[in-house]
Amino acid sequence: MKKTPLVVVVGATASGKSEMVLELAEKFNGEIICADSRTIYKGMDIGTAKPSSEDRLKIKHHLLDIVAPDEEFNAAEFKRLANRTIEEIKGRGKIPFLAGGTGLYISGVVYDYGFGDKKDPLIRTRLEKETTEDLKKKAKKLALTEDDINFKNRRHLIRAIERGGIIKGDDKLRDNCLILGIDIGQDELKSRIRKRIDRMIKSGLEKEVRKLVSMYSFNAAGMDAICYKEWQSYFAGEQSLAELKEEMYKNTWQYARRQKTWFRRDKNIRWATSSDEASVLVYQF
RNA sequence: GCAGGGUUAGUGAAGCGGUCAAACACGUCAGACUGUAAAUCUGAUGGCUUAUGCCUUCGUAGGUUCGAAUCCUACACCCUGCA
Repeated sequence: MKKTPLVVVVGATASGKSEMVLELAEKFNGEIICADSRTIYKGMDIGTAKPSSEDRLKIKHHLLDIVAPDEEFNAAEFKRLANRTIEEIKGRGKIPFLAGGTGLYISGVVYDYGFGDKKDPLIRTRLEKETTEDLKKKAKKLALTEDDINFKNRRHLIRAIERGGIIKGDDKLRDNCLILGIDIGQDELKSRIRKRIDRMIKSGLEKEVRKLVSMYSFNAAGMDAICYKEWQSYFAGEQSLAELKEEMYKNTWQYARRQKTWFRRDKNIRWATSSDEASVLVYQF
């Protein structure tokens, strides 16, 4: 008797992940776990291109709408919840599909990242008050070198110190796991992003953002999301609608590129250009 | 038509005789990432596969100078004051 596999689907925003997993989950009797750092927020629907309620009726989607935009959430928490959900789905005799664009969230569960379980929040707040120079000295004492960590990235520096060193996973893929990557051409991706932005605006993005701002303000944790944060200067009258759209496009393209470089280095990803190709890979698996 | 301001690399914008292939910002390309990750950060960015090297750039054409993006002349286009 074979163990139930875990099928992972990754890809840049707007590459067609959601449609693809939906198709696969229907075909293979599965449920979907969304690995996305923004669709976890309640009320942030249009701008995050969250799966529609129709789609959610067809196939069960997990880890959507689990926190309010002003609540804290992180990769470690995601890993915990995702692992639990995977077991639940398996318990129901179904295949879990983990899909999303947040590389860290995916890697966290697939490569079993050790997220520094012993972290003491007091240490962190203390570290955050120190100057970068002091942090560097501390890092040197811990024998952290430039190669270990980017000293100019304060955030990474602090984390490395609080952990007492660099924890590198051995990059061993979890058992019985298939990672599918969607690869569409650059031009195709760019035009899909543009179309999606137009669609979002037509669907009432502005209204959604206004509502969220009135409830939480732009400073809320989730509100630094692309397609949300850009509205601030538009609302202030500093930008035209065309400029706003351009800004949204630019930011999502830059994000897509960052996603691509994250996924590019993962040699376990099996790249597919269509869902038929993906289906074949799943069958073989 | 007369007077004044402007024209700089993909874009915006500094520079106003040498140390200028030309600050800076944005974009673009590449990279990093193990508890904020749609975040945060790094590098490259005129060409020459490597350069403390060479070549071609600062509206166009000439000129002055040992030396010009920087000064002079003419021309083109753009904005402004008087007509």
